[in-house]
Amino acid sequence: MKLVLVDDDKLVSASLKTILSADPEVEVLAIGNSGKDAQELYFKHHPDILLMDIRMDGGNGLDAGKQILAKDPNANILYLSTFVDEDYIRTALAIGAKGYILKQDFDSILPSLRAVASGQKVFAGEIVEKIPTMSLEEIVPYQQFDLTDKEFELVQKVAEGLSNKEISGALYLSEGTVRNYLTIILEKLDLRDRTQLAVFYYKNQWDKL
Amino acid sequence: MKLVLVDDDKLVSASLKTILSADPEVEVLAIGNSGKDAQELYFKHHPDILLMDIRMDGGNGLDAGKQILAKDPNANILYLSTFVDEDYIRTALAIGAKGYILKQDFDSILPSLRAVASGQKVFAGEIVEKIPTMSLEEIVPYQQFDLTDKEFELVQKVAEGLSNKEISGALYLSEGTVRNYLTIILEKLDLRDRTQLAVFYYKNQWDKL
DNA sequence: TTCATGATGTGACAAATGTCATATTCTGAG
DNA sequence: CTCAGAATATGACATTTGTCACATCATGAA
Repeated sequence: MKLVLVDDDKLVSASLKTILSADPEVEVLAIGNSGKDAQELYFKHHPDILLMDIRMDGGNGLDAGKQILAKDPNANILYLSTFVDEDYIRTALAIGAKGYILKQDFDSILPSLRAVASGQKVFAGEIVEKIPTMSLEEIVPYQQFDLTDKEFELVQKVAEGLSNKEISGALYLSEGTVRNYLTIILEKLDLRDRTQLAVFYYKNQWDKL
Repeated sequence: MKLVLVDDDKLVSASLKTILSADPEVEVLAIGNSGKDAQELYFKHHPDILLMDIRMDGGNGLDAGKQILAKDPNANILYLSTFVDEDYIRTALAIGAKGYILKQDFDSILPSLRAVASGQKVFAGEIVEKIPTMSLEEIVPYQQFDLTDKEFELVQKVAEGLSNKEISGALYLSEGTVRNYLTIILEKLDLRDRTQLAVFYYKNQWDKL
């Protein structure tokens, strides 16, 4: 299990490395101390998991994670935080991170890494209990790209393979409007054409909720 | 686990029902005796798994399976045969069936069904041993649509979101040739445009090998 | 009311796409 | 060698797509 660790407290990141490296399965490829580091190291080493602090001096972990996931939707990013902060958790989920665990939960870090490595999402028990107000299901990943609901509807139609004319019929819009929407959407997602949009849709598993 | 059973030997299908129904998890929705039955019953009941014989009088099981999978790529079809016939196995795999087991392996039928229900593919041990000449990896599901290797390469490029010009660069073909290929491919798969092709690609999980 | 804003629409345009008829080239079977 | 059939290419063409500038309209805040 190849890891990259990022924490702006060098003591923490170093300790983590020491502790985690004790396990023969674990290999720490690199250590960083800022969001910027996270991006560089991620794309340099392509670790199985990027274990990262959220609150950091040099650019926060959430923005960095968002950018990494924009380029590589399959990146496994596991956040390690000191606090149970609802906004943080919400955002972490929204950008598609694989989990949010607490530094205090010392013993659970390694098992959590394993879980993520095997494709699970993992959240500290405290979180699930403490925040029943959050409906995890409702957190829609597309909000991360500032798509409106209507825009997302359009995306879905494109991802079904409909033409602009067909979409205009399905959504009761003029064909011209559909095109305008498309232009906006492609702009927001930094894509070139409807085919890339469909590809993006399935690669990011937007078809699964 | 909801099943539809199809075997042209009514004794076999009836016995199977009796035996499988003994397990409380199993529910046999219907029994058929021909390939035609298989299609009708599949789309009438939408079972979790269609357990079907290959060699049957009223239209063979492979053709029926192919047609079902053309309409519903996610159909779980498990073939139950008396013989270890390489051609059968090859075809079964090629059309995207979930497995090929032997009637003799009596005790393994139920476990195999469970495996398929949980998303696995399953093949009788005899098969994997007896036929080392077959490289399972090489059996490509797209052969079912008579796509050539080159055509499939093109499909992959489209499914990555490349334009015709980009594809022509990647595959060392002229842009015109790429278009011609595209026309053929769309014709073969009965699709309209490249976006539908990309959608088809991911829906049929061609991205997973 | 006035104004800003967002949702929707139109027209014009260039580029990309898909179709078709028709070459050209290469290669393998006979 | 010769021929048939792939594979590859070209040009013409109609359509669709994506972009842009600019309307129109409703609605809610000031």
